[in-house]
Amino acid sequence: MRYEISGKDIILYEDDLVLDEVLDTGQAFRWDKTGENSYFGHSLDTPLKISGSGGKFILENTSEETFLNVWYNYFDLGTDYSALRREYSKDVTLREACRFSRGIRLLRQDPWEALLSFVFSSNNNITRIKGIVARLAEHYGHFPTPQELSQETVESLGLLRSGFRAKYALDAAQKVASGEVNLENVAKMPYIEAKNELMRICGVGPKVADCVLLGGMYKTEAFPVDVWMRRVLDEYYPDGFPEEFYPTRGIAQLYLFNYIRKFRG
DNA sequence: TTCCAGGCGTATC
DNA sequence: GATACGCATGGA
Repeated sequence: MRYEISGKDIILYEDDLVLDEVLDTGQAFRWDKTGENSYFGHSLDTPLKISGSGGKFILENTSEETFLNVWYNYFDLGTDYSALRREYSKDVTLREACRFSRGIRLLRQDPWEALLSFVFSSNNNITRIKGIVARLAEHYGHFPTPQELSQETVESLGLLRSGFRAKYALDAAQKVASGEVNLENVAKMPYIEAKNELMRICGVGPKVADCVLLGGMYKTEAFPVDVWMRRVLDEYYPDGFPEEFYPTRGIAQLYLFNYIRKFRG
């Protein structure tokens, strides 16, 4: 990874990045594709237009300070994904998955943003999740804080058209706003403990908790298993997922998830 | 019309 | 602890 400043833009050079594989595969739900290899979206309330391919990207109208404070972390630019893929390639299935999508990265999102987004993901599809989150941010004019959201009711959240998940979003907001679930503390807890803590929220089960831990708290041992990953595990890992990858199995899961979905879906 | 979508809570055994 | 079922909404 290296970058340079070009007027109001940042030019980013990173070989292990493909925007479609990172921003449009259900890791984060706040990005809209605005053209070929071009996206507009937010991390909380920081907007970004990013475009590029082939290892060269333009982050438009972004200061170096914002790049280093927000986007460097968000795109996990401090991690060597080539090294990770070499490690994963010791496994036959993972080698294929890594070869299939070389531009995968873990998006390191804000914990609250990830929690709320994945609460809405339950028994839902990516298009609708994005719609719900977009209406939420549109309604407030920014991404709501837990305090703001906790003032709502199931009825007032009807405008989101989020169905039965509205009460889950409210419970998440109330527990976080009241401090009953402290996301900063949860992020510091060991994986298992943190997962149990998140599952105290109504609407947060094992899968959503793992997504929040992985995407929102960078617990790379969190391993979300949905219907797609269930198929991968049953078919390719009948004896269990290799223990040697445990510390970063969540990132391995990103490659496998993307592989099975594009291949089968 | 019916089925399904990056699940979860509840009831029941 | 395992398994069955309902759940809001909307696209295919």
